[in-house]
Amino acid sequence: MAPSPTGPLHIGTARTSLYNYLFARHVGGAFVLRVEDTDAARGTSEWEQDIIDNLHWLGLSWDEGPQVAGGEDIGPHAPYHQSQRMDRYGAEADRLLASGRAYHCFCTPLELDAVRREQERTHQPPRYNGRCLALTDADRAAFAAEGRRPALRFAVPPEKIRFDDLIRGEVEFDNALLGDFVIVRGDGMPLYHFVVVVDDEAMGITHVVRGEDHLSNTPKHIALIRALGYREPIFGHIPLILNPDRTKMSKRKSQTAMTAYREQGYLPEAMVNFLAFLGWSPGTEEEIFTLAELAARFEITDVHKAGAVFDKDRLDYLNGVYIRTLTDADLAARLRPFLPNALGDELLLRLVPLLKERLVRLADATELAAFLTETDAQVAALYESDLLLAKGRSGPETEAALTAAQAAFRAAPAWEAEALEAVARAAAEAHGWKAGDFFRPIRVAVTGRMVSPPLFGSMELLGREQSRARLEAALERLRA
RNA sequence: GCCCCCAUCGUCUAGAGGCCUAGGACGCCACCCUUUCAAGGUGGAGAUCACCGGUUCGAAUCCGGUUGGGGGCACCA
Repeated sequence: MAPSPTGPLHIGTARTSLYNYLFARHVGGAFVLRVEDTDAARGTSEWEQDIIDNLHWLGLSWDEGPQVAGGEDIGPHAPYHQSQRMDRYGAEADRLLASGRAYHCFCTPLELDAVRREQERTHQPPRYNGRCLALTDADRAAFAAEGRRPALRFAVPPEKIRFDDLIRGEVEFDNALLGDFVIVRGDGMPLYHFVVVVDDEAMGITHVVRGEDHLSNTPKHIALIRALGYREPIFGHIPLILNPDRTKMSKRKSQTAMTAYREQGYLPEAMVNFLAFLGWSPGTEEEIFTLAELAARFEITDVHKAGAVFDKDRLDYLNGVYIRTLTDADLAARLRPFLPNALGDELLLRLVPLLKERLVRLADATELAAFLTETDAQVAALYESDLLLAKGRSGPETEAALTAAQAAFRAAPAWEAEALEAVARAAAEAHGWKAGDFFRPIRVAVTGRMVSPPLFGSMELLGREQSRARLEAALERLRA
C-alpha cells in the first residue's frame, strides 16, 4: 500500500489498504506500507501522521514500512519513504537516459500548454508531441545556455501492452496512443509513475492491488518495467467507492476523511466490516465479520468489477450492531472520550445499559447523557412549560399529575429504577392517566428533553435530591 | 475527443446454463411490543436481471452489438 500524504486518510485509501491487508494475510504474504512523499509541495508529515494513526485505528498492521509517523522505517527494504530514496531514482533515471529509453525535454510549461490547447482545438489527442526527441546536442546546449532545466521524458515504445488483472482478467492497451511522459521534473524531482516502478522492484513487490483509477496507468508502468529490465508484478484493480451520484467518492460530495468518522464514534470494527463489503462478499448470507475472519475468507479474485456507492445508512446500521455486541465495560471505555469528565467512571458504567440500544454512533451518547452533568438550572432552561404538557392536557391538569408523581416518588421504598417505576405506574393509574402521558412531564422535568434514556433508570442515576429538585422546578413553572 | 473499465430491487449484494414465479441485508411502509427515543419481532412494497440480437431444448448467467455510467489521458499521486 502506498498512500500519498497529501491529505487525511481517505475512505478509498483505507478500503484499498484493507483489501491489500486482507489479501496479504489470506495468502500469507507481506503487507508493505510505502509513503509516496515525492510531492513536497503538497505533502506534510501531519497528514502522514493522520494516515498511519487511522490505519492503525482500523486494526491494520503492516510487515514493512513506517511503524509510526516520523519514526524509523522497518523492513528489509527500508527506507519506506520515497523522499529518502532519491539516490536510487537518480541512478535508474540515468540508466534510462544512457540507454536511450528516456530523453531530455526542454519544453516549458507555457509551450506545453500552448501545444495542448492547439491539440484540443483541432481535436487531436492531448499528448506530448515529441519535439525534444529530435534535439541535437547543439540544440540542447543552446537551451541549457538559456538556463532551461530539462525534464526527463520516457520514450514510450509504441506497442500493445496486455496484462492479466487479478480482478478484471485480460486487459489490453495500445501504448502507441500514449505521449512520452515526464519521469523526472526539471528540478530533479522524480515523478509518480517512475518511482512507483523503481520502488516496487527494489522492494520485491509481487502483487499490486490498487484502485481502478490506476488501471489506465498500468500500461505506462509495464512499459517502464520492461525498459528497466524489472520483473513484472501481478496487478489487481479494485472498484472505486462512489458518491451517491456514482462518481468517484470525493470530499466535495461525501465525507471522505476517516478521522471524521472516528470522531463521530464509528467503531473500527464496523468500518472494516462495512468497507470490506463494498466490492466483495463471501458469497453467503453472513454479514458480520471480524478482521481476522475477513482475512480468512477474502479472495481477491472474488472482488467485483463495478463501483460501489458508499451507503451511510448501512454503515450506521452496522455500527449499531457492533455497539450492541460490546460488553458494558468495553462500551463504557469507548464512550469515555465522548462524555464530560464530570460524569464519573462508576456512573458511566451504570449508564451504559441504558444507552446501548439507543446508540448509532458513540457521539450520540453526548446528548443522551447530558442531563446527568448539566445543572438543575441548565436543565430547566432547556424547555418551555408547554413541553411538559402531555398531549391534550392543560397546565393545571399536568400540574396535578406531576404533584401526584412527586408524592409517589417521596413514598417510594427505594430510589431505584424498579421501585420508582412501580410507584409511578400506580400513581398514573390512580390518577386515571395512561402511563405514557403521566411519564411525559416527569421526563421533561428530569432531563429537560422529550427524548431520553429510560426514565426511571435515568432518575436512579440522577439521584433522589436532584430528581426531586427538577420535579419541583417544573411544578413551579406550571404554576407560573 | 481518444483509450480503458463496468452494468441484478433506491443502496450493498447472492447468483458461475435448468435449484430464479431472482435470495439476503440496509433503507422504506404497516402491524406487534413499548415510558420517550431506540432496540426487537412479524409482514409488505420494491428488479420485465440496462436494451437488442444471437448460441442453446433451456440464459440473469455464454457471444455480439447498442445504450448508459464511470475512470484515465499533468514537470499531481
